[in-house]
This record gives sequence, structure tokens and C-alpha cells, in this order.
Amino acid sequence: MGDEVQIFEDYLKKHALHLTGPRETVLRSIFGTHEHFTADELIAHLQRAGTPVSKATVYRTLSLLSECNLLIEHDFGQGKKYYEHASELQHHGHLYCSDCGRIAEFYDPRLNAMQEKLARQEGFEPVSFAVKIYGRCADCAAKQARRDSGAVS
Amino acid sequence: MGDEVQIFEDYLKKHALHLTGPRETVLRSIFGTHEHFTADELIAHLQRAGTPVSKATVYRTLSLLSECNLLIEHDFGQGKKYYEHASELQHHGHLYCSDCGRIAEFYDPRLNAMQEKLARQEGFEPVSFAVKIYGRCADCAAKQARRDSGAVS
DNA sequence: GTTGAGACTGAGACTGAGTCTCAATTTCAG
DNA sequence: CTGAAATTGAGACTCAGTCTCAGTCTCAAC
Ligand SMILES: [Zn+2]
Ligand SMILES: [Zn+2]
Ligand SMILES: [Zn+2]
Ligand SMILES: [Zn+2]
Repeated sequence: MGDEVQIFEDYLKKHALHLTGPRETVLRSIFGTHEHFTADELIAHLQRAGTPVSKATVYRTLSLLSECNLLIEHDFGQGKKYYEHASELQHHGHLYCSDCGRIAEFYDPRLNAMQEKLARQEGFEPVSFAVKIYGRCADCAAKQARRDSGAVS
Repeated sequence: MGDEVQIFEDYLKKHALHLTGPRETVLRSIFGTHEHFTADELIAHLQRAGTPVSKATVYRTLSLLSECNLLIEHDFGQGKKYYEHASELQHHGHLYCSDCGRIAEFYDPRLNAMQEKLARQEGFEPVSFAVKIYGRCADCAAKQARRDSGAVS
């Protein structure tokens, strides 16, 4: 998984920037574990790990990683951004449980082709796609069903 | 277009709420013109129109209108929400120009069917879909092309 | 027509994610 | 080494959106 380190370093060098300690700390933390995470979670995680990095630096590093396509940003309308590794399965869509915030994924190659075509039809030059489905995950649906049947109040 | 007034009034009555002056002002402003708008734009518009409504009330009314499905919220990752009339063509997707913020729309019934199916496959009970394509609109693409050819710096 | 419970309102305090500033520190090419 | 340029963290700041609360309005019941 040192792949990302190399890519990041190349990107930085190309822009006369340095791979410093804090940046590497952030990089390793991100590509060591997390799948879908928020800046806040990452900051807390670094704190707990005993390698704190300031909020400003974390945000700056997240921007850099997005710029060099190692990370992808997602917005589920919660007023904060989610990030995920860009490497994995490309262009998958997301399911977001409005009840518990759980995130699931799906993939269908036809979706991408359709989107590309639809964008061109409108004269747009597409750069990225985002398919999001909001609803209730299996657990929360079951919980809701139980609540509906019992406790008729 | 008094249709919306009726629906809103019914919804309010059902919840023991009242269709008050400020609420009606907001309602009429929204369904009189705007297509994709933000809370800020709406507040400014009401101000200019000489019928100011407080920020708090505007937000509260936007929530109510979303709850009764007269409005749909959209988030393009700009840290603020966009709203649009729910009545129009249902479930259309959006194209967002990352350069100028222009919003275009597209519609393909197959997209909805696919999403429904994919959600169920993951055990989700879908409530709403959001397909967003980010890229460059025709104008901005042309502008970019011009910039690239001329001014080689 | 009064009245009172409860809904409504606006002003402004507050929140929270994300950005910006700036002085002190670190990096690295020369 | 040295110094120009990049980097950092602390905390001030921004800005959309929410919350609070005292004063106001609504309406159904008298
Ligand atoms: Zn859930
Ligand atoms: Zn994902
Ligand atoms: Zn544009
Ligand atoms: Zn639309």
C-alpha cells in the first residue's frame, strides 16, 4: 500500500511541495484503514493515535489528496464532506440510510455509460458522477416495522 | 398555480398549524418564479420585493414545504442547499457546472428503474434518488478552449 | 366578543464545518 | 551552512443553518 505514498510524493514534487511529517501521518492514517470518513473523524482518530495533526493541516492535506485523485469527496447533504479512497472500484454509487447514516455501495457499469451520454446531450463535458440513493437500510427498516406493530400507543 | 397553496394549507391543517402571512409570502414567492434557488437568494428576493421575512421563518417554511413534498432539496457540495419545485418532471438528474455553477437537467426513466433495483439488492428501502454529474457546461468549455489556445504565456 | 392554549414571529445568539491569518518553524537547493 | 519558499498550529473568522425566547397572533371554546 505504499503506492499512494509514491503518487502523493510525485504530485507534491511536481508542485514544489514537500512530503512533510504531518502530511505523511495523515496519509498513512487514511490509507491504513478508513473507508468512508469525515475530516472530523480523521482528526479525532489521529488524536487518539497519539499523532495529532492540526485541523488546518488535515484539511489542507485532504485538499491535496483530492487534487491528485487519491481521494474522492462525497456530500450526502449533512453539511459535511465524506471522503473515500479513489483507488477502489471506480464510479460506484452510494446508498445512504437517512435514519442511521450507514453508507452502502453498488456498482453497475451501465449507469456510467448512461450518464456520460446524458451529459453530452446537454452540452456538458462530464468530469465526475455521483449517484446517491437515500432511504432506509435493512436494519432501520426492521426497527421501524417493529415500532409500527408494537406500541400502538 | 394556487394548487400549491391548497396542498400546503391541507398539510398545515393536518398538523394543527396555520397558513400565516409570512408563510404565504414565502410560498407565493417560491412558486411565482424561482426554479433552482438557495435560502439566501430567497431571503434577498423577499427583501427586495418589499416583503421581508426573517431568516428563521424562511428556513422553517422551507422545511415545511420539503416535508409536504412541494419542494425538493439538492446539495451540490457547495455547503448550501438548493431547492426546486417538486411538481415538475419527476426524478430528473442534475448537471452542475463546477466553473460557473450553472445547473442543467436531464431525464431518463431507465435510470430510476435501475436505481430502484440496485437499492433493493443491497437491502435498502429507497426513498429518493439523486443523480448528479459534475463537469463543465458548453460555455465554460468554450471559454476554457479559448484560454488554452491564446495566451500561451 | 373575550379568552387562553398553543402556534408563530423576528432578532439575534449560537453551532459546526471549513477557511484564513500569521508568527514561528522546517525544508532543501545552492 | 544559508536563505527563500514552503509548512505548521493556534485560533480568529466565515457562513449556512439552527435555536432561544419574549412578544404577537390565531382560533376554537365559551
Ligand atoms: Zn440505517
Ligand atoms: Zn464509496
Ligand atoms: Zn459553466
Ligand atoms: Zn432540477
